Amino acid sequence: MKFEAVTIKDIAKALGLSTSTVSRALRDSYEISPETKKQVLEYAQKINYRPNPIALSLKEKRSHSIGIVVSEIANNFFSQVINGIESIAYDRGYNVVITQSHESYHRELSNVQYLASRSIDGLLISVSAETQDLQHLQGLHDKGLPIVFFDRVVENIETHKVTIDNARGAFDATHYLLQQGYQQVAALMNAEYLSITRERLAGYKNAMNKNGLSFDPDLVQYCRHGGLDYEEVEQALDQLFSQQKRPDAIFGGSDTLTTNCLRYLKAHNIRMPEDIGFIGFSNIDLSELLSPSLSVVRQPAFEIGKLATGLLLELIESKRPVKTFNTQVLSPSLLIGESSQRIKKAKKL
Amino acid sequence: MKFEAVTIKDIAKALGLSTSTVSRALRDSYEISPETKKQVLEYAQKINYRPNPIALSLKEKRSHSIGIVVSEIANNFFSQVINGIESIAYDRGYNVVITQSHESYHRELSNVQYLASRSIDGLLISVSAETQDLQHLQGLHDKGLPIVFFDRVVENIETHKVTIDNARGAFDATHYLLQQGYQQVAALMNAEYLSITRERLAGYKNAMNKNGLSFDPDLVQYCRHGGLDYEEVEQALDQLFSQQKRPDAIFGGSDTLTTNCLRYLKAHNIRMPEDIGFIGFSNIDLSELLSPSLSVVRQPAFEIGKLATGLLLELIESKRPVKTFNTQVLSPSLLIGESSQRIKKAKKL
DNA sequence: TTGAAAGCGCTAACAT
DNA sequence: ATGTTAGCGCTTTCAA
Repeated sequence: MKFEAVTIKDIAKALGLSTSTVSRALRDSYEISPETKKQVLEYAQKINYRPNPIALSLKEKRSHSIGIVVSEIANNFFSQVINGIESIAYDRGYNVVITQSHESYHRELSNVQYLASRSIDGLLISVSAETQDLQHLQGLHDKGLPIVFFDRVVENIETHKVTIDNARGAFDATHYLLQQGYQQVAALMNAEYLSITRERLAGYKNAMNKNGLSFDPDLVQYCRHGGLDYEEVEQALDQLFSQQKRPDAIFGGSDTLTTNCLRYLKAHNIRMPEDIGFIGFSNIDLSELLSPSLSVVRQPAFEIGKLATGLLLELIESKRPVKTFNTQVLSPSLLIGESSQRIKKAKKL
Repeated sequence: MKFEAVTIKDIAKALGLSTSTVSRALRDSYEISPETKKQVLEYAQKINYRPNPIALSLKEKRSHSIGIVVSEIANNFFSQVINGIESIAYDRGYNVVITQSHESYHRELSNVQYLASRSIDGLLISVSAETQDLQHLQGLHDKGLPIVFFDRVVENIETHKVTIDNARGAFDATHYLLQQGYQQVAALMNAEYLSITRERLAGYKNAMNKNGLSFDPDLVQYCRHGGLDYEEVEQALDQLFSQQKRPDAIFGGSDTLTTNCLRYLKAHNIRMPEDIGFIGFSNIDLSELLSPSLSVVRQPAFEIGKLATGLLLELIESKRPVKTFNTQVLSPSLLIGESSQRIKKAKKL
């Protein structure tokens, strides 16, 4: 960028003042006389002066911007979270820098380092499906960078966290399918060690138990890469459908998994709800427009973003180091469509 | 951000060298002896030194990052474009800063100013639906900031641009509907003065003419806010459906418009393709999963992002001022689903 | 081959 | 009430 911005120096020179006087005048310091202030302010206005945030960041080691790391912005859940984040951040005078990990640990690492080196004041992150090593976050956290986890949280870093009751969302979905009379409810899940996977799986198991069924590991498939690539989901589902105990219903463990699962069912001409019942986590806004309309576990994504940002700004703006952290748990909702409505088959003669 | 990063100074102190020597050693300057270099490099490695990009930006007035402004990341088209952008940018050593205008001129302005002040090396932008005044972009362009427009381009700023053949996309869609026997094809469009609106409208008109129909302004509705809010689309469609010449088909002029239009049709129980034929611009990846499956004009979004980024980096890295600019025009594809298949009504007896 | 010093834009402690 | 100076981390001219 070659273009020269107007600086304090220009103003100082033009007005025959020192840069510090100008600086103080601009920040309305009590030490500056009203006349000087007026003069400076007017001239600054006239030549459209804007402080250089880079210089400010360098000096103050803060930037009034917060960093976001999500796996995919194309994912409705995350784009809604981001809208929630922006809705708070802008009002409070913060800019927002969005990055995507694409479920890659290395990309996450690189993004986090980039953000940190750019003097973001705080970080909002939902870790990637590949992330197990937390050094990069632990290190920053230890050094005092405010971090709030949302959605996919991690256990070992003590800070504010915002999630939903994942176990309940999964329980409700699975329970509903079982109550409908489906017998073999498979679970299509994200990477095994993610918080959301563990919690959702717990809900799934719990529903099985409550319905008198024992947990069957063969009915669970994990997508280590979050099912971002269709092929991964395809493989998982091929596996599920190729075994003896063919599932008659599926619980989709995330937005991406749900979408790719639908694509699979369509491609293989497996009809919902006749051939298979389905309920999945999803924040797509078209679920009622699908055929059949989709039963989904919906997360209050916008709220999650708002809440997480509120907590982050609290950390950022706190005068003294924050010692007590809390984990906010919001509620998902189960929205029933046609995909989970078991159709009683006519009895064979 | 309180945490202290390792600086060149630390290295210098530890090794009993001057900061300038360290700096030179790190950038492998010919002036530095091999031993010193080795020593510095090893120590830097050991303490995990990372140059502070903020300091670099301040000094060099460039940041190795590029700014993006789109209306909505939740829009599939844009998120795909962004993925295309990232695919090139990262490989070439650039970071990417994503911002959303939410179709608001003021938000766009604020984002552009933020990005510019953050020393982005170049800007990729699809202007908001509200944007008519181009001062903010013209000014930066005049000062030498490399800008590449994509999707919604502007006429009066001379630089590289990447679009698709919007007129053809709209023509193909409209023509197809007319050929199917639909008579009253309405057009649901974005803000009137956007490049994409003008071009798509031209294609629409052209198709009308080619099919022996004259253009009827009553069949066109504009959404000044891009149809981002459902209410805006609702109003537009209420208007279309309330008039005498009730449309029997709709051409949806953008992703957002298409999605919200579908929602409207569902809400009003208007069935495709029986009650109304539909083809719209859309990059949603679920179009085949809808009921009925959707006929869409699909844009090569990822390609657009790649191409635009390539051009931008060309501008950024060019030694001398670039004088000749080109406008790349990619091709949309018409993908036919069920929503546009006119069902011949049984003849009345 | 290395070091000292200036400067990028800004703020703030320390004069005056 | 205003100015001088130093410093944030880094590069780079100039000097040694």
